[in-house]
Amino acid sequence: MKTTSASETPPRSAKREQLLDTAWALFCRNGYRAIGIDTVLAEAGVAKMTLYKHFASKEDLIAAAMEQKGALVLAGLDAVIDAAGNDPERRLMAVFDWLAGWFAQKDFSGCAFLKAVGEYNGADDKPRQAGAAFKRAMRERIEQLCAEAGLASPEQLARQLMLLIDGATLHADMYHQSDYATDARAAAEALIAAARPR
Amino acid sequence: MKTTSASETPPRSAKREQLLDTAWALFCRNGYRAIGIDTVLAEAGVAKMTLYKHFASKEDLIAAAMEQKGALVLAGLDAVIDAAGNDPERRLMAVFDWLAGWFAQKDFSGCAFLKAVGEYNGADDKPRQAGAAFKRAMRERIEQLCAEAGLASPEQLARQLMLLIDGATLHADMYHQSDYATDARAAAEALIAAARPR
DNA sequence: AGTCGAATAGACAGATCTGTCTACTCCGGG
DNA sequence: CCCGGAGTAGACAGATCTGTCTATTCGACT
Repeated sequence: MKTTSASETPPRSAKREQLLDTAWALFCRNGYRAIGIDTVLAEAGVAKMTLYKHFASKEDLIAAAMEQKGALVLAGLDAVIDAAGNDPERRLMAVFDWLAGWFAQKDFSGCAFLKAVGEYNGADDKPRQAGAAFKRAMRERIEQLCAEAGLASPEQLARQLMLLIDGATLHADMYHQSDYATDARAAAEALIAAARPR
Repeated sequence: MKTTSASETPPRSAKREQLLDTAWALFCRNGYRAIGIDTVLAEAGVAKMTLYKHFASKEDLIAAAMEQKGALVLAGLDAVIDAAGNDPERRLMAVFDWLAGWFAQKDFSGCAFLKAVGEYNGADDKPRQAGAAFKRAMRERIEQLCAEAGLASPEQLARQLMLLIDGATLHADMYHQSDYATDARAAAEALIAAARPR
Protein backbone atom coordinates (compact mmCIF):
# COMPACT_ATOMS: atom_id res chain seq x y z
CA MET A 1 0.00 0.00 0.00
CA LYS A 2 0.96 3.56 -0.52
CA THR A 3 2.04 5.78 2.34
CA THR A 4 -0.44 8.49 1.32
CA SER A 5 -3.20 8.84 3.87
CA ALA A 6 -6.25 8.89 1.64
CA SER A 7 -7.08 6.34 -1.03
CA GLU A 8 -6.25 8.37 -4.13
CA THR A 9 -6.26 6.53 -7.41
CA PRO A 10 -3.84 8.97 -9.10
CA PRO A 11 -0.48 8.83 -7.30
CA ARG A 12 0.09 11.85 -5.08
CA SER A 13 3.63 12.98 -4.40
CA ALA A 14 5.34 16.22 -3.54
CA LYS A 15 7.45 16.18 -6.68
CA ARG A 16 4.48 15.47 -8.85
CA GLU A 17 2.62 18.43 -7.42
CA GLN A 18 5.69 20.61 -7.80
CA LEU A 19 5.83 19.63 -11.45
CA LEU A 20 2.18 20.37 -12.07
CA ASP A 21 2.37 23.75 -10.36
CA THR A 22 5.50 24.89 -12.14
CA ALA A 23 4.40 23.59 -15.50
CA TRP A 24 1.06 25.34 -15.16
CA ALA A 25 2.63 28.66 -14.27
CA LEU A 26 5.11 28.51 -17.14
CA PHE A 27 2.61 27.31 -19.72
CA CYS A 28 0.09 29.94 -18.67
CA ARG A 29 2.51 32.75 -19.22
CA ASN A 30 4.37 31.49 -22.28
CA GLY A 31 2.19 29.01 -24.09
CA TYR A 32 2.76 25.29 -24.46
CA ARG A 33 5.02 24.84 -27.44
CA ALA A 34 7.19 27.79 -26.48
CA ILE A 35 8.25 26.21 -23.18
CA GLY A 36 10.48 23.15 -23.18
CA ILE A 37 10.49 20.34 -20.67
CA ASP A 38 13.94 21.34 -19.52
CA THR A 39 12.72 24.77 -18.48
CA VAL A 40 9.96 23.25 -16.41
CA LEU A 41 12.40 20.81 -14.84
CA ALA A 42 14.92 23.49 -13.95
CA GLU A 43 12.26 25.79 -12.50
CA ALA A 44 10.66 22.99 -10.51
CA GLY A 45 13.95 21.56 -9.30
CA VAL A 46 13.02 18.08 -10.43
CA ALA A 47 14.94 15.51 -12.43
CA LYS A 48 13.87 14.47 -15.86
CA MET A 49 13.33 10.86 -14.96
CA THR A 50 10.96 11.88 -12.22
CA LEU A 51 8.80 13.64 -14.74
CA TYR A 52 8.68 10.68 -17.07
CA LYS A 53 7.92 8.36 -14.17
CA HIS A 54 4.81 10.38 -13.41
CA PHE A 55 3.72 11.35 -16.92
CA ALA A 56 4.04 9.51 -20.17
CA SER A 57 4.84 12.58 -22.24
CA LYS A 58 4.83 16.35 -22.28
CA GLU A 59 1.29 16.38 -23.57
CA ASP A 60 0.26 14.14 -20.71
CA LEU A 61 1.80 16.55 -18.24
CA ILE A 62 -0.06 19.40 -19.89
CA ALA A 63 -3.36 17.55 -19.82
CA ALA A 64 -2.87 16.51 -16.19
CA ALA A 65 -2.11 20.07 -15.16
CA MET A 66 -5.13 21.33 -17.05
CA GLU A 67 -7.39 18.85 -15.34
CA GLN A 68 -6.07 19.60 -11.87
CA LYS A 69 -6.07 23.36 -12.24
CA GLY A 70 -9.36 23.32 -14.05
CA ALA A 71 -11.01 21.61 -11.10
CA LEU A 72 -9.48 24.22 -8.81
CA VAL A 73 -10.74 27.08 -10.96
CA LEU A 74 -14.24 25.68 -11.03
CA ALA A 75 -14.19 25.18 -7.26
CA GLY A 76 -13.10 28.80 -6.84
CA LEU A 77 -15.87 29.96 -9.13
CA ASP A 78 -18.42 27.91 -7.19
CA ALA A 79 -17.25 29.52 -3.98
CA VAL A 80 -17.69 33.00 -5.44
CA ILE A 81 -21.15 32.08 -6.66
CA ASP A 82 -22.16 30.73 -3.28
CA ALA A 83 -20.80 33.82 -1.55
CA ALA A 84 -23.14 35.91 -3.69
CA GLY A 85 -26.18 34.87 -1.69
CA ASN A 86 -29.47 33.38 -2.73
CA ASP A 87 -30.84 35.69 -5.40
CA PRO A 88 -30.44 33.71 -8.63
CA GLU A 89 -29.58 36.65 -10.84
CA ARG A 90 -27.06 37.92 -8.32
CA ARG A 91 -25.47 34.51 -8.35
CA LEU A 92 -25.29 34.57 -12.11
CA MET A 93 -23.75 38.02 -12.22
CA ALA A 94 -21.18 36.95 -9.65
CA VAL A 95 -19.48 35.13 -12.50
CA PHE A 96 -18.65 38.49 -14.02
CA ASP A 97 -17.30 39.86 -10.75
CA TRP A 98 -15.10 36.81 -10.55
CA LEU A 99 -14.00 37.53 -14.12
CA ALA A 100 -13.12 41.13 -13.30
CA GLY A 101 -11.07 40.01 -10.32
CA TRP A 102 -9.15 37.60 -12.47
CA PHE A 103 -8.38 40.18 -15.18
CA ALA A 104 -7.17 42.60 -12.54
CA GLN A 105 -4.46 40.26 -11.30
CA LYS A 106 -1.16 41.74 -12.32
CA ASP A 107 0.17 38.43 -13.63
CA PHE A 108 -2.95 37.83 -15.74
CA SER A 109 -1.95 36.45 -19.08
CA GLY A 110 -5.01 35.01 -20.71
CA CYS A 111 -6.75 31.69 -20.45
CA ALA A 112 -4.48 28.65 -20.65
CA PHE A 113 -7.44 26.47 -21.64
CA LEU A 114 -8.20 28.59 -24.67
CA LYS A 115 -4.53 28.65 -25.57
CA ALA A 116 -4.37 24.88 -25.43
CA VAL A 117 -7.15 24.65 -27.98
CA GLY A 118 -5.37 27.17 -30.16
CA GLU A 119 -2.05 25.38 -30.05
CA TYR A 120 -3.19 21.78 -30.37
CA ASN A 121 -5.33 21.40 -33.46
CA GLY A 122 -5.57 17.65 -33.67
CA ALA A 123 -9.01 16.45 -32.64
CA ASP A 124 -7.49 13.80 -30.38
CA ASP A 125 -4.75 15.93 -28.84
CA LYS A 126 -5.20 15.69 -25.09
CA PRO A 127 -4.63 19.36 -24.33
CA ARG A 128 -7.36 20.35 -26.78
CA GLN A 129 -9.75 17.86 -25.26
CA ALA A 130 -8.93 19.02 -21.74
CA GLY A 131 -9.53 22.63 -22.76
CA ALA A 132 -12.85 21.84 -24.37
CA ALA A 133 -13.91 19.78 -21.37
CA PHE A 134 -13.15 22.66 -19.02
CA LYS A 135 -15.16 25.11 -21.07
CA ARG A 136 -18.01 22.68 -21.28
CA ALA A 137 -18.05 22.28 -17.50
CA MET A 138 -18.11 26.00 -17.07
CA ARG A 139 -20.93 26.42 -19.53
CA GLU A 140 -22.96 23.81 -17.70
CA ARG A 141 -22.62 25.72 -14.43
CA ILE A 142 -23.76 28.89 -16.10
CA GLU A 143 -26.64 27.14 -17.77
CA GLN A 144 -27.73 25.88 -14.35
CA LEU A 145 -27.60 29.41 -12.97
CA CYS A 146 -29.66 30.67 -15.90
CA ALA A 147 -32.23 27.97 -15.38
CA GLU A 148 -32.44 28.67 -11.66
CA ALA A 149 -33.01 32.32 -12.43
CA GLY A 150 -35.98 31.31 -14.55
CA LEU A 151 -34.53 32.90 -17.68
CA ALA A 152 -35.70 31.96 -21.13
CA SER A 153 -33.69 29.50 -23.23
CA PRO A 154 -31.08 28.85 -20.53
CA GLU A 155 -29.03 26.70 -22.84
CA GLN A 156 -28.67 29.30 -25.56
CA LEU A 157 -28.21 32.06 -23.03
CA ALA A 158 -25.41 30.14 -21.35
CA ARG A 159 -23.65 29.69 -24.67
CA GLN A 160 -24.00 33.38 -25.36
CA LEU A 161 -22.65 34.33 -21.96
CA MET A 162 -19.70 32.04 -22.60
CA LEU A 163 -19.05 33.91 -25.82
CA LEU A 164 -18.84 37.11 -23.81
CA ILE A 165 -16.67 35.55 -21.12
CA ASP A 166 -14.15 34.01 -23.48
CA GLY A 167 -14.17 37.01 -25.77
CA ALA A 168 -13.48 39.30 -22.85
CA THR A 169 -10.69 37.02 -21.63
CA LEU A 170 -9.08 37.18 -25.03
CA HIS A 171 -9.33 40.92 -25.35
CA ALA A 172 -8.15 41.55 -21.82
CA ASP A 173 -5.02 39.60 -22.71
CA MET A 174 -4.68 41.18 -26.13
CA TYR A 175 -4.82 44.82 -25.09
CA HIS A 176 -3.49 44.94 -21.57
CA GLN A 177 -5.29 48.12 -20.78
CA SER A 178 -9.01 48.57 -20.92
CA ASP A 179 -11.64 47.04 -18.71
CA TYR A 180 -13.21 44.35 -20.78
CA ALA A 181 -14.89 42.72 -17.81
CA THR A 182 -17.10 45.78 -17.53
CA ASP A 183 -18.10 45.58 -21.18
CA ALA A 184 -18.86 41.90 -20.82
CA ARG A 185 -20.86 42.49 -17.66
CA ALA A 186 -22.94 45.21 -19.27
CA ALA A 187 -23.61 43.06 -22.30
CA ALA A 188 -24.55 40.15 -20.07
CA GLU A 189 -27.02 42.34 -18.23
CA ALA A 190 -28.67 43.29 -21.49
CA LEU A 191 -28.93 39.66 -22.57
CA ILE A 192 -30.34 38.65 -19.21
CA ALA A 193 -32.84 41.47 -19.25
CA ALA A 194 -34.02 40.32 -22.65
CA ALA A 195 -34.39 36.75 -21.38
CA ARG A 196 -36.33 37.74 -18.29
CA PRO A 197 -39.91 36.41 -18.25
CA ARG A 198 -42.53 39.16 -18.28
CA MET B 1 13.83 50.45 -61.79
CA LYS B 2 11.87 47.35 -61.14
CA THR B 3 10.08 45.49 -63.90
CA THR B 4 6.83 45.45 -61.94
CA SER B 5 4.22 47.61 -63.52
CA ALA B 6 2.97 49.65 -60.58
CA SER B 7 5.17 51.57 -58.16
CA GLU B 8 4.97 49.25 -55.15
CA THR B 9 7.27 50.05 -52.28
CA PRO B 10 7.24 46.46 -50.96
CA PRO B 11 8.87 44.19 -53.54
CA ARG B 12 6.29 42.13 -55.40
CA SER B 13 7.33 38.82 -56.83
CA ALA B 14 5.63 35.56 -57.68
CA LYS B 15 7.76 33.60 -55.24
CA ARG B 16 7.10 36.05 -52.47
CA GLU B 17 3.36 35.75 -52.97
CA GLN B 18 3.64 31.99 -53.12
CA LEU B 19 5.43 32.06 -49.81
CA LEU B 20 2.87 34.29 -48.16
CA ASP B 21 -0.04 32.21 -49.42
CA THR B 22 1.42 28.88 -48.39
CA ALA B 23 2.64 30.14 -45.04
CA TRP B 24 -0.77 31.60 -44.27
CA ALA B 25 -2.59 28.40 -45.13
CA LEU B 26 -0.26 26.26 -43.03
CA PHE B 27 -0.14 28.60 -40.08
CA CYS B 28 -3.91 28.97 -40.10
CA ARG B 29 -4.46 25.27 -39.84
CA ASN B 30 -1.60 24.29 -37.56
CA GLY B 31 -0.51 27.30 -35.57
CA TYR B 32 2.73 29.19 -35.85
CA ARG B 33 5.21 27.39 -33.65
CA ALA B 34 3.98 23.97 -34.74
CA ILE B 35 4.96 24.58 -38.36
CA GLY B 36 8.60 24.83 -39.34
CA ILE B 37 10.07 26.91 -42.09
CA ASP B 38 11.07 23.79 -43.98
CA THR B 39 7.47 22.66 -44.22
CA VAL B 40 6.44 25.99 -45.68
CA LEU B 41 9.31 25.86 -48.13
CA ALA B 42 8.51 22.35 -49.28
CA GLU B 43 4.82 23.11 -49.68
CA ALA B 44 5.47 26.35 -51.52
CA GLY B 45 8.18 24.90 -53.73
CA VAL B 46 10.58 27.67 -52.88
CA ALA B 47 14.21 27.58 -51.81
CA LYS B 48 15.28 28.64 -48.36
CA MET B 49 17.47 31.46 -49.56
CA THR B 50 14.55 32.95 -51.43
CA LEU B 51 12.61 33.17 -48.21
CA TYR B 52 15.43 34.85 -46.35
CA LYS B 53 15.97 37.23 -49.22
CA HIS B 54 12.39 38.46 -48.85
CA PHE B 55 11.94 38.23 -45.10
CA ALA B 56 14.38 38.77 -42.27
CA SER B 57 13.06 35.97 -40.12
CA LYS B 58 10.20 33.55 -39.60
CA GLU B 59 8.42 36.08 -37.44
CA ASP B 60 8.76 38.65 -40.19
CA LEU B 61 7.18 36.25 -42.65
CA ILE B 62 4.35 35.65 -40.22
CA ALA B 63 3.78 39.35 -39.66
CA ALA B 64 3.91 40.09 -43.38
CA ALA B 65 1.38 37.35 -44.12
CA MET B 66 -0.88 38.63 -41.37
CA GLU B 67 -0.79 42.14 -42.73
CA GLN B 68 -1.47 41.09 -46.30
CA LYS B 69 -4.24 38.63 -45.47
CA GLY B 70 -5.68 40.95 -42.88
CA ALA B 71 -6.16 43.65 -45.48
CA LEU B 72 -7.83 41.12 -47.75
CA VAL B 73 -10.17 39.98 -45.02
CA LEU B 74 -11.19 43.54 -44.22
CA ALA B 75 -11.77 44.26 -47.89
CA GLY B 76 -13.98 41.20 -48.12
CA LEU B 77 -15.91 42.29 -45.08
CA ASP B 78 -16.38 45.75 -46.53
CA ALA B 79 -17.75 44.23 -49.69
CA VAL B 80 -20.26 42.17 -47.74
CA ILE B 81 -21.31 45.24 -45.80
CA ASP B 82 -21.77 47.26 -48.93
CA ALA B 83 -23.75 44.48 -50.55
CA ALA B 84 -26.18 44.67 -47.64
CA GLY B 85 -27.70 47.88 -48.89
CA ASN B 86 -28.30 51.19 -47.22
CA ASP B 87 -30.16 50.43 -44.02
CA PRO B 88 -27.56 51.01 -41.27
CA GLU B 89 -28.68 48.20 -39.02
CA ARG B 90 -28.81 45.79 -41.92
CA ARG B 91 -25.26 46.76 -42.73
CA LEU B 92 -24.23 46.10 -39.17
CA MET B 93 -25.92 42.73 -39.04
CA ALA B 94 -24.23 41.77 -42.30
CA VAL B 95 -21.10 41.30 -40.25
CA PHE B 96 -22.74 38.32 -38.59
CA ASP B 97 -23.83 36.84 -41.90
CA TRP B 98 -20.27 37.13 -43.03
CA LEU B 99 -19.21 35.39 -39.83
CA ALA B 100 -21.65 32.53 -40.38
CA GLY B 101 -20.36 32.08 -43.90
CA TRP B 102 -16.82 31.86 -42.64
CA PHE B 103 -17.62 29.29 -39.94
CA ALA B 104 -19.44 27.17 -42.48
CA GLN B 105 -16.37 26.76 -44.67
CA LYS B 106 -15.28 23.17 -44.39
CA ASP B 107 -11.63 24.11 -43.87
CA PHE B 108 -12.46 26.60 -41.14
CA SER B 109 -9.93 26.30 -38.35
CA GLY B 110 -10.23 29.35 -36.18
CA CYS B 111 -8.80 32.83 -36.39
CA ALA B 112 -5.11 33.01 -37.15
CA PHE B 113 -4.96 36.53 -35.72
CA LEU B 114 -6.23 35.39 -32.36
CA LYS B 115 -3.86 32.45 -32.43
CA ALA B 116 -0.93 34.75 -33.09
CA VAL B 117 -1.74 36.70 -29.95
CA GLY B 118 -2.02 33.48 -28.00
CA GLU B 119 1.27 32.10 -29.22
CA TYR B 120 3.42 35.21 -29.06
CA ASN B 121 3.27 36.69 -25.61
CA GLY B 122 6.04 39.27 -25.81
CA ALA B 123 4.62 42.78 -26.04
CA ASP B 124 6.95 43.57 -28.95
CA ASP B 125 6.55 40.33 -30.87
CA LYS B 126 5.48 41.29 -34.36
CA PRO B 127 2.82 38.60 -34.78
CA ARG B 128 1.10 39.73 -31.60
CA GLN B 129 1.16 43.34 -32.74
CA ALA B 130 -0.16 42.41 -36.16
CA GLY B 131 -2.98 40.45 -34.58
CA ALA B 132 -3.94 43.28 -32.27
CA ALA B 133 -3.80 45.75 -35.14
CA PHE B 134 -6.16 43.65 -37.21
CA LYS B 135 -8.66 43.33 -34.41
CA ARG B 136 -8.46 47.04 -33.78
CA ALA B 137 -9.18 47.79 -37.43
CA MET B 138 -12.16 45.52 -37.37
CA ARG B 139 -13.50 47.09 -34.21
CA GLU B 140 -13.22 50.53 -35.77
CA ARG B 141 -15.30 49.44 -38.73
CA ILE B 142 -17.96 48.08 -36.46
CA GLU B 143 -17.92 51.18 -34.34
CA GLN B 144 -18.50 53.22 -37.47
CA LEU B 145 -21.46 51.05 -38.38
CA CYS B 146 -22.88 51.43 -34.88
CA ALA B 147 -22.52 55.19 -35.05
CA GLU B 148 -24.14 55.35 -38.47
CA ALA B 149 -27.05 53.35 -37.13
CA GLY B 150 -27.51 55.99 -34.45
CA LEU B 151 -27.04 53.48 -31.64
CA ALA B 152 -26.10 54.57 -28.14
CA SER B 153 -22.48 54.34 -26.98
CA PRO B 154 -21.15 53.11 -30.31
CA GLU B 155 -17.68 52.66 -28.88
CA GLN B 156 -18.74 50.37 -26.08
CA LEU B 157 -21.21 48.58 -28.27
CA ALA B 158 -18.52 47.90 -30.85
CA ARG B 159 -16.26 46.43 -28.18
CA GLN B 160 -19.10 44.24 -26.99
CA LEU B 161 -19.90 43.04 -30.48
CA MET B 162 -16.25 42.19 -30.91
CA LEU B 163 -16.42 40.07 -27.76
CA LEU B 164 -19.26 38.15 -29.36
CA ILE B 165 -17.48 37.82 -32.68
CA ASP B 166 -14.19 36.60 -31.27
CA GLY B 167 -15.89 34.43 -28.69
CA ALA B 168 -17.98 32.80 -31.39
CA THR B 169 -14.90 32.28 -33.56
CA LEU B 170 -13.17 30.53 -30.71
CA HIS B 171 -16.08 28.30 -29.88
CA ALA B 172 -16.78 27.45 -33.49
CA ASP B 173 -13.20 26.19 -33.69
CA MET B 174 -13.29 24.47 -30.30
CA TYR B 175 -16.43 22.42 -30.80
CA HIS B 176 -16.66 21.76 -34.49
CA GLN B 177 -20.37 21.16 -34.37
CA SER B 178 -22.88 23.71 -33.23
CA ASP B 179 -23.83 26.95 -34.86
CA TYR B 180 -22.19 29.62 -32.82
CA ALA B 181 -22.73 32.29 -35.42
CA THR B 182 -26.44 32.06 -34.74
CA ASP B 183 -25.93 32.51 -30.99
CA ALA B 184 -23.68 35.48 -31.61
CA ARG B 185 -26.14 37.00 -34.03
CA ALA B 186 -29.04 36.63 -31.62
CA ALA B 187 -26.99 38.16 -28.81
CA ALA B 188 -25.94 41.00 -31.07
CA GLU B 189 -29.56 41.70 -31.92
CA ALA B 190 -30.40 41.95 -28.24
CA LEU B 191 -27.53 44.33 -27.58
CA ILE B 192 -28.48 46.45 -30.56
CA ALA B 193 -32.11 46.55 -29.52
CA ALA B 194 -31.05 47.75 -26.09
CA ALA B 195 -28.90 50.47 -27.65
CA ARG B 196 -31.61 51.69 -30.00
CA PRO B 197 -32.78 55.24 -29.26
CA ARG B 198 -36.44 55.43 -28.18
C1' DA C 1 21.95 -3.44 9.63
C1' DG C 2 19.82 -4.04 5.50
C1' DT C 3 16.54 -3.47 1.87
C1' DC C 4 13.71 -1.09 -1.20
C1' DG C 5 11.46 2.72 -3.44
C1' DA C 6 11.87 7.40 -4.92
C1' DA C 7 14.51 10.73 -6.67
C1' DT C 8 18.88 12.51 -8.63
C1' DA C 9 22.50 14.28 -12.17
C1' DG C 10 23.79 14.09 -16.35
C1' DA C 11 25.10 11.84 -20.58
C1' DC C 12 23.02 10.45 -24.70
C1' DA C 13 20.32 9.50 -29.10
C1' DG C 14 17.79 11.27 -32.61
C1' DA C 15 14.80 14.78 -34.37
C1' DT C 16 13.95 19.18 -35.70
C1' DC C 17 14.43 24.08 -36.08
C1' DT C 18 16.26 28.62 -37.66
C1' DG C 19 19.33 30.89 -40.27
C1' DT C 20 23.83 31.04 -43.29
C1' DC C 21 26.52 29.98 -47.13
C1' DT C 22 28.25 28.33 -51.62
C1' DA C 23 28.04 26.99 -56.14
C1' DC C 24 24.95 26.35 -59.82
C1' DT C 25 21.08 27.36 -63.24
C1' DC C 26 18.04 30.02 -65.86
C1' DC C 27 16.23 33.81 -68.39
C1' DG C 28 15.41 38.41 -70.24
C1' DG C 29 17.24 42.97 -71.77
C1' DG C 30 20.85 45.68 -73.77
C1' DC D 1 26.09 37.29 -76.78
C1' DC D 2 26.74 38.10 -72.34
C1' DC D 3 25.71 40.11 -67.96
C1' DG D 4 23.10 40.44 -63.88
C1' DG D 5 19.35 39.47 -61.03
C1' DA D 6 16.39 35.95 -59.26
C1' DG D 7 15.98 31.58 -57.89
C1' DT D 8 17.72 26.75 -56.59
C1' DA D 9 19.54 22.64 -54.14
C1' DG D 10 21.53 21.21 -50.48
C1' DA D 11 25.15 21.14 -47.05
C1' DC D 12 26.09 23.12 -42.77
C1' DA D 13 26.38 25.25 -37.97
C1' DG D 14 24.47 25.66 -33.72
C1' DA D 15 20.53 25.43 -30.82
C1' DT D 16 16.99 23.14 -28.77
C1' DC D 17 13.63 19.61 -27.93
C1' DT D 18 11.68 15.13 -26.31
C1' DG D 19 12.45 11.02 -24.39
C1' DT D 20 15.78 7.09 -22.64
C1' DC D 21 19.20 5.22 -19.82
C1' DT D 22 22.68 4.40 -16.20
C1' DA D 23 24.81 4.84 -11.99
C1' DT D 24 24.19 6.85 -7.66
C1' DT D 25 22.26 8.78 -3.38
C1' DC D 26 19.16 9.18 0.32
C1' DG D 27 15.83 8.16 3.69
C1' DA D 28 12.23 5.40 5.70
C1' DC D 29 10.65 1.17 7.27
C1' DT D 30 11.67 -3.71 8.91
